[in-house]
Amino acid sequence: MDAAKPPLNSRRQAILEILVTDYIRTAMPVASQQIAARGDLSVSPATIRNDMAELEELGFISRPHTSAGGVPADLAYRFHVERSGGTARAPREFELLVRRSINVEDADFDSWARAAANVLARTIQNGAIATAPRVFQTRLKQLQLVSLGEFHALLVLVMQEARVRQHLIQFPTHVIQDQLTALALKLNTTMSGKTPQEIRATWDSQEHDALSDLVIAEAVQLMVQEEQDEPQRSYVDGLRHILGQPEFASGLRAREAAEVLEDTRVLRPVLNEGQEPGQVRVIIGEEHADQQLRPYSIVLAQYGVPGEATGVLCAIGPTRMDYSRSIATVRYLADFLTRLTAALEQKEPK
Amino acid sequence: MDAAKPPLNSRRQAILEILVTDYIRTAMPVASQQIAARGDLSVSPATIRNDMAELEELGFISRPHTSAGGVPADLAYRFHVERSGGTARAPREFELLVRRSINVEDADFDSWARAAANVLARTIQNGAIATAPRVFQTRLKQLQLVSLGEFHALLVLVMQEARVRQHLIQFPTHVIQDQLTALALKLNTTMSGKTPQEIRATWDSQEHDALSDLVIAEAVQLMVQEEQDEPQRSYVDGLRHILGQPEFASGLRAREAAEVLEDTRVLRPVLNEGQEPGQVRVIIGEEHADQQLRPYSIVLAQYGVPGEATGVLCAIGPTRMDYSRSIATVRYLADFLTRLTAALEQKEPK
DNA sequence: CACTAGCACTCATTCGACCTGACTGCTAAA
DNA sequence: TTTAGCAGTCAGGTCGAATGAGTGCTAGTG
Repeated sequence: MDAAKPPLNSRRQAILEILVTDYIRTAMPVASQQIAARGDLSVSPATIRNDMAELEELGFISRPHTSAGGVPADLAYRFHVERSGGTARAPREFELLVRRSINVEDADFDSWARAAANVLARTIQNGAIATAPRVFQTRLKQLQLVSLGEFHALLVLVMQEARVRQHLIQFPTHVIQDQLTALALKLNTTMSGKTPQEIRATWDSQEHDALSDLVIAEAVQLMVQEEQDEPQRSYVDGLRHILGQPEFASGLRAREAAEVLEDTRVLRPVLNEGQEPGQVRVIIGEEHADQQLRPYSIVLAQYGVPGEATGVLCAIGPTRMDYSRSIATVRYLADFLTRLTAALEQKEPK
Repeated sequence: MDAAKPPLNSRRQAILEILVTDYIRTAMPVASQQIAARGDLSVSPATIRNDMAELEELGFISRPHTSAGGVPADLAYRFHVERSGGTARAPREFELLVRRSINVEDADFDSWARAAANVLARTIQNGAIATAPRVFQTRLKQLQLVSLGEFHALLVLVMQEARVRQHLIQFPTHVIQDQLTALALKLNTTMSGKTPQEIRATWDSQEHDALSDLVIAEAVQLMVQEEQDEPQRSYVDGLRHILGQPEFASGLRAREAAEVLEDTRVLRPVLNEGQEPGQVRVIIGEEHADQQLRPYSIVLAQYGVPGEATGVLCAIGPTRMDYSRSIATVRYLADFLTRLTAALEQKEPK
């Protein structure tokens, strides 16, 4: 991957960098004159042409046709990202926007993720995906039983990290709230702080009755489901920005883009791929394993507490995207969400 | 609106109907010969041409250019909807799909709405929006306080219709779970079944203490928020299908479509407009008040219990959409959701 | 040897001319 | 009222020329 540095003298590097940033800005092939006109390098266009020929040889740039300017190849974007992608910081105003949009007090991963996707998409003017963090091992904090009519109750589970889940339970017999309240109280004292496995074990070693059997079974199932949560809840936003990019002028492309973002199956494998916590990963165009993702680049970061509960934050756009900005934004937002998640990780003190 | 019947003899009606359905299928202007070739009417193309000239005169059809076939105008779609739009029924297999996709036991409006949008979009191959039902007056069923560290607790509110909301509370002093459990128990006995207004009133007429003040204030605020819920949670799906339609071959259009579906502000007014419960409403192209919606048609229905909790189900696509199918699907799904909602409307028996 | 000036060449793009074919509008006859 | 037939219209496709942006190459310079 990052083997021997390709033989690029510093001027060629500068040319490549200018070419990439210019192309990111204009979406048009960059001509040698344009580069020369910037004045950063005091050489003539002819010299730049020679260097560009070399860059083409090395696979950094390509040309739409023989007499056109240079267009960055994926390799050029990779170069750009390695060289200057990680340097930028999210602007102050973005930090304020985040603070205003995501509230700790909601204590709800889903609304955080939804808000995060929205803020991210608006900021980078591209697509954004945020998944609610998956938990690897959850513990019951408290359960609650609310009577709904004679034969139904709502089971509300509060798990570690303030995860709240609910489920409807049907009873074969008439059950009143007082019974349910008593049962909940009893179960809370014995089961609080336990994993689903521990709950089952504890339960097996006690005498049962039909009612609590039902509740325990349901609770355990909900908790297990929470741990697996295979069809992970993800929030997508910003498709409109992607479609506004000139590379999607054709309708066919637009449809494909919508498919990639709307059909969770396409992105799931990428999002689920393990990765360094705290690191921002960038996958550029052809580097994608999935054919369907090749026209896009992705900037993603894990957030949350590794090994306990982690979600993913992801920016997606055409390969011609503003990597510096995206990386800075994703990094800040992932950090922010990590802090929120950690705040909920607090254990019972006693 | 539906004033005097325009002077359409039955053959012209038949021609118009054929023209509309053909156009819906093919997205191509319909020629007089095509209509004649179907054999349903035993007249020559020339006769049909004469009738089509008349239909054009009356504003039912238009032509892309002088020597092109007929394209339905909005008026033609309106005619089509009035004449045969309401007759179809959702196919059996769709009903099964719905039953498989939406589970009563989840007891969660949000996941129902999400699933409903998904199923609807897949079935009609167009866009779909479902809003979680808004409640007009909610009552507390039960609240729960879960300690999170020394100075924080999670307030979990269960309201009527099994609505569950949570919020993080910060205490100025150290508070332990036992205190919280006792407090919740006390508040549940006095406040259960009450509206936020009633809770506030009851509370004002009792002696306070700092801890329960905090909790009550938070609870009341959450409930009021639930009733207002201005930024209503809506779930959107199926943009990919809309973009697959030939009318969105141009990239510009695609971007606009994404904007309409992603930016909730555009559709909100339409969705919030009051409407007959149980009725399916169809808004076609230029009938939209909002300029931005004019290229689209919308099929929408309210679901839920009128005056208590209602949400909206909505199909959206280009004016050239399959109205019969959409109407049947929306109607069935709205009915289904209404039944689910009603199931949760059950009051405490005692 | 590195760089530059200048020129010839390439090729996407635009435009207009032209042709074709689909479909209509009209007219006259049944 | 319906039909047959014919002339007319117009979108769309193809072709070729003109345009101009931008290159590759070569010869010349410091």
